[in-house]
Amino acid sequence: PKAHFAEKLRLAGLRPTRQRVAIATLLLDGRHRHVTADSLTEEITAAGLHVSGGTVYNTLNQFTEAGLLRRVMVHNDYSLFDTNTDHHHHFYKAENDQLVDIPHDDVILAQLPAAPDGHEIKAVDVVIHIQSKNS
Amino acid sequence: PKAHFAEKLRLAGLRPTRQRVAIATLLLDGRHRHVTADSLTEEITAAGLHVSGGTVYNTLNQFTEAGLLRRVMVHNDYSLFDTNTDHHHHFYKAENDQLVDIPHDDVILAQLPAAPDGHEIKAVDVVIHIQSKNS
DNA sequence: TATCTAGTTTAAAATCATTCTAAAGAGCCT
DNA sequence: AGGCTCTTTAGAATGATTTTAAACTAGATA
Repeated sequence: PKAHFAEKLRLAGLRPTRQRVAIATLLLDGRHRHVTADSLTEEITAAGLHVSGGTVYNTLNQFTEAGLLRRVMVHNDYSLFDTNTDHHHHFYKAENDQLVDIPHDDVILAQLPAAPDGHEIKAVDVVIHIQSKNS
Repeated sequence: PKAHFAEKLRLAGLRPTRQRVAIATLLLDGRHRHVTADSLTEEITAAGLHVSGGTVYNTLNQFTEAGLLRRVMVHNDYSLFDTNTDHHHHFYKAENDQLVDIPHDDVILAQLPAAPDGHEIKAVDVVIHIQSKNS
């Protein structure tokens, strides 16, 4: 329900405003998917709501900072956000700008190099670029 | 010498124009580093030359397409190009937007998941995000 | 419940990397 | 040298994202 998301936002240190709750309801329902500022705006509209463009961007950034979303780096045309914040990786097909999650139990990394002195590893992003065989 | 780079460009299918040879001379000398359209423009200026902004971008893209450079995805504020096209990975410190190569002999990937049906792996990008311990 | 204030949202303007455009210029083959 | 195509150029255009300043609201307080 609505209160659930409000509480989730509070725990994340975000005041549960109407807009943030609306976006949380759409994005943080447990489904794993990838959105852009644009696709999210469409969803909001489709739900009969309205949130200004600037707020969509702000919210996406705030959610990401709060660990509710994860920013995925595959190109620099626009930002992609993953509703799955668990440690996992991606296949990326540039041909049609398509992103696919890599099943988390597909063991990928055997060992990581040590972080440089005075530093610690915050996250590891693996993007496997793929293409159709007949091209 | 100059002829060496001209030949290198020809082999890559690129007509060795004055601008492309100039940029190749600065970038393809074997040193491993990361440049942006901006930093490259500065280098060109520092070398007492001039190449229009559009051409810098075009050249960077063409070199990348030709496999002379590699585009590195760490953020989407602007593009970074790596003069090291060998298979290797990176540490990225967002704090100061710093990119560091991971020594190639640091074994990292033990096994990769199979590419989706009808697809093949073109490249694997591993970016390890790090941060200072005292922050 | 009326009030207050800091945090938010808004629409619109601003930013900024990158791409596009149309015209001028330069490889390179004959 | 001539010519044809590919390139470069400066500047305009694009488009995602951020900023702005003013209007609004969550939530604490009286």
